[in-house]
Amino acid sequence: MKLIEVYTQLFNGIWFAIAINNQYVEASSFGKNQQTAIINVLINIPFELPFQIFHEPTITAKQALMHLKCIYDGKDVESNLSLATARLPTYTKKVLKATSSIPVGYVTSYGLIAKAVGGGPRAVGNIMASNPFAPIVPCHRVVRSDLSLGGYGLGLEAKMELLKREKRGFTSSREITINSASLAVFPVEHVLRNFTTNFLGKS
DNA sequence: TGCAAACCATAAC
DNA sequence: GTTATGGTTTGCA
Repeated sequence: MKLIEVYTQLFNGIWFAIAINNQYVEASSFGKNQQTAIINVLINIPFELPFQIFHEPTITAKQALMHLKCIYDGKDVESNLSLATARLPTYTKKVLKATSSIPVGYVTSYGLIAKAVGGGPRAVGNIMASNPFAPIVPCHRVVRSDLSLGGYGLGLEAKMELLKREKRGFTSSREITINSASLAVFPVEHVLRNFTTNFLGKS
């Protein structure tokens, strides 16, 4: 059995980590320090699989890590990384796929995803909470139905930071299509406005 | 606003 | 099989 390779890299004060298994990304994460980035990746790789942590990323690993950084920066990059989703439950795959199709600059809610793919809001929330592929699968673009932030595994501050960088100036909501179902998405600005009125300018 | 109840796939026993 | 667990939502006072 092949070893899962774990790599880390520091970009602009943020540590990024990725676990690679035979070209497939098993898990990815980021954090303020190297240790938490590594831990967040390790908790998402299957318990029975052996892994090794490398100090110097290979060329391909470095490219993958750079890709993470681009996403973190809010750039609209298309992912050429293959995610190891094979062993995940069918429903989980459906939810992650739906989440992946939320465009940069928009957000949607747990409940609306549930309506689009079936199931309930809390089930969707649970899957977001255990998303192994942050920020590749943009679970930070999923918020509460009232457009308040909701939660985030890597900290609400990080969720906020990501969303701020994804502002595109969109003003109206739109619909995207997921397997013949439609999903409404809203400009990320709505969340940010909501956030400031809730926490700063309440009067 | 705030609280209670319904919601639903997973993981853990 | 059963239970516990939420990054939720909705209705009602």
